[in-house]
Amino acid sequence: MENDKALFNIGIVERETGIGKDTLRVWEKRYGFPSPVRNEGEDRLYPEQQVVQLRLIKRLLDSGLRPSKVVGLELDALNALLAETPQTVPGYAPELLELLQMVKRHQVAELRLALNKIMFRQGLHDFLSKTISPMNNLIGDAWLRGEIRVFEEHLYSEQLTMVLRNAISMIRDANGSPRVLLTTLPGEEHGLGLLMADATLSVCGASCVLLGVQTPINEIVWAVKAHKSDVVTLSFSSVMPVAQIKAGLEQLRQALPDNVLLWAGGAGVARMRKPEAGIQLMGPLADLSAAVSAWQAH
Amino acid sequence: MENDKALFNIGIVERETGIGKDTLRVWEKRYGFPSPVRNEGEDRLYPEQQVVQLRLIKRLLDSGLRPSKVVGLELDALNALLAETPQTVPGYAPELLELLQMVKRHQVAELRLALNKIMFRQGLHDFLSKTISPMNNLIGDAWLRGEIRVFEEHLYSEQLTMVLRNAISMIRDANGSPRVLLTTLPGEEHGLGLLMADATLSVCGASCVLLGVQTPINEIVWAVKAHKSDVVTLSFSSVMPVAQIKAGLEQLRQALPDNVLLWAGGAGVARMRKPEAGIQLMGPLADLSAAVSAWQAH
DNA sequence: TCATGATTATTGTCCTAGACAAAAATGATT
DNA sequence: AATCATTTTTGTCTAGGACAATAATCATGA
Repeated sequence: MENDKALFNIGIVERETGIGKDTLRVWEKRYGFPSPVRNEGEDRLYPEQQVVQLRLIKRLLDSGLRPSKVVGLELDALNALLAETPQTVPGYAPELLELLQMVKRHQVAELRLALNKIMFRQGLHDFLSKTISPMNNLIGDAWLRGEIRVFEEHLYSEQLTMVLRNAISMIRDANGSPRVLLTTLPGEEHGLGLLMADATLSVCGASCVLLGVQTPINEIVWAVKAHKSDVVTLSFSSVMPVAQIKAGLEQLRQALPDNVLLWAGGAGVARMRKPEAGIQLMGPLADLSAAVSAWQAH
Repeated sequence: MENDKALFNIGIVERETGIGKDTLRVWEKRYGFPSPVRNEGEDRLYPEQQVVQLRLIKRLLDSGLRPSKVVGLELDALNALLAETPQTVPGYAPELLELLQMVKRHQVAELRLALNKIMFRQGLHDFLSKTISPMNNLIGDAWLRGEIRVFEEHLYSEQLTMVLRNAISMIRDANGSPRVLLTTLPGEEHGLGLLMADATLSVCGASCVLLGVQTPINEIVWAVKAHKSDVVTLSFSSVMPVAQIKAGLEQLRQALPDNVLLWAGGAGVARMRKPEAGIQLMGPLADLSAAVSAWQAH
């Protein structure tokens, strides 16, 4: 009665954690974890608890640890490791914590108002790099630790989307330069990073065309041709496997004309080591501004 | 020399086409297609041509055809089938055809301007039911017939999203009634329907909270509790399997308190036969307005 | 001491071949 | 024409193995 939570089959767990089916099975054989129960047909059924652990493990792997060190560990050990992960900055500004409080209290209208106020106070550029970027980390951490629920994260994303879309629609410039096409590759369904990039680029004077998420590679090529884009900007969230990012970038680079630049940003590319040829990896959002300046100065 | 285009491994083909690895392998065994070449390590390598065919096949399957009828077919046959797929009424208003032309010519700014103009001329309510609804059908048909490309559909969606988000942000009313929560179930990643519903409801005086897409069922329940929502509105696009819709609705209905209404709309529910108990199926957008009026009159 | 190259270990992804349950199509019956 | 039972179709899961790319370790020379 106490532990009859939800059970998930392997397909759902793959979607939920971003860890492939094959990998889940081979971990089970090699490390003895995860250890799903089985139904009548011998299909694996993963308890919710283990899915939580898998999410934490994914996060740790993304931050550079090796599977052999973390795959077997219990929740406590995982959290301990996570705490000493360099990425997690403990010193969140009080203002950000206030925003988090609003999310936790489901104060939708207040949250949007607060975001808008900060945006107008700091200016769009600083708003994105000094408030929203760390705020996204804070929200991500809070979710990882189970402090906020999925729907609360959705709520935050929606309000931020509203704020950014409004701002973007005011500063759109069809005649700016460079002409930038923004989208994500198939498999990457998070669009917030794109909005942040769009806002950053637009405020620098670029002319942005947003294509939404999950555009197949050959479609991107067509769109570039249609819009005579100078640059393609892709966003990758932390849930995208590095290998997929690499493969996608390489493929797109080959398919695009040489004179079209390729900029890749987001938490997903932050953990890529060496940059591919012909592809510029953007770490913080400031890199985007710098890249635009460089372009505008020819 | 002519046909040594790109070769894709199975993982990439899965991403590009949305067809799972297992499915690709079992199709090969059952229907003899696709027929990838192999590298030294016996890994499958799919020629670009076959990936194109697979994309067409995916379209046809989504529109209701069965794999045994289409998986083996050549390009010509696929295109022929695509041409005779159920076409909705050809009698589109000239104005809509003009909008389609803008999409085809990639006139992004003009398209948004045109949409905004029509919205202000017709009013939000008529704009959605008399222009956007049929326009979405027109776009969907054009895509199915290969008259427009994926990126052009994305482009249209983005402009419409911008227009609707702007409108919604102006008419949000935190104190309206009923209090409505809008989202989609896991598996449904199309958010345009939600925006249309949000706009329709908001203009009728409802107080809407948009949760984004793919909210797990138990999260919806939590969100309802947090917001003291009177109604949950779900949107289902045509790509969602009816069975999945039914199962999801039933599950959510059971999980929600009895006094919370459940409204379901979108192209996906249009082909559902009988309505489930405790769930109101919304056909055209006008149904939503009517439902709000009914609610407001107690 | 640090960098560079070679060697071993780790790890994700792909393979074959088969099984099964859910969904769809078909046939039978009211 | 609608409902129910049966058969076919179809996607997804299983096991167990193989391999190549990446990372870690060790050895070498500057």
